[in-house]
Amino acid sequence: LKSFYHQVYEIVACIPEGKVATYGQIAQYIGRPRAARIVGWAVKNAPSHLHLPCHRVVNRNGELAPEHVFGGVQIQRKILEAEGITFDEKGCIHMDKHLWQGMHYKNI
DNA sequence: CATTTGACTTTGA
DNA sequence: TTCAAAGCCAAAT
Repeated sequence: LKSFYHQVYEIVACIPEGKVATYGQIAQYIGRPRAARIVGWAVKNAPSHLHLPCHRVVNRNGELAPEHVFGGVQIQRKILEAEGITFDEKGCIHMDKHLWQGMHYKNI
């Protein structure tokens, strides 16, 4: 059985362009619905050579990562907007439109 | 082995 | 509606 870490990587790698996933959602897919924090931790420590789309992982409110990540929220936001993701007036992602709901990766 | 650390989530006031 | 506090748990130290 692969480590929790590795499973997070597998799933993040499956998030399609123009969609986002939440930490809790990923944790659920792995089978640890209360492990949202660990998902954040895993993504934070993701080896760069995996080239994961970690900018597509946000919290459940559709808020972006803290300032110190991605060189600031403005940077992350530009990346996401370039993929077709839209934001509301508060700077949160329109989760109802962009939340990734098609999870069909197979057996990690 | 015990403790700390979070890019989180839920709950209750 | 907003906010603080309390759970959460795999890795790292």
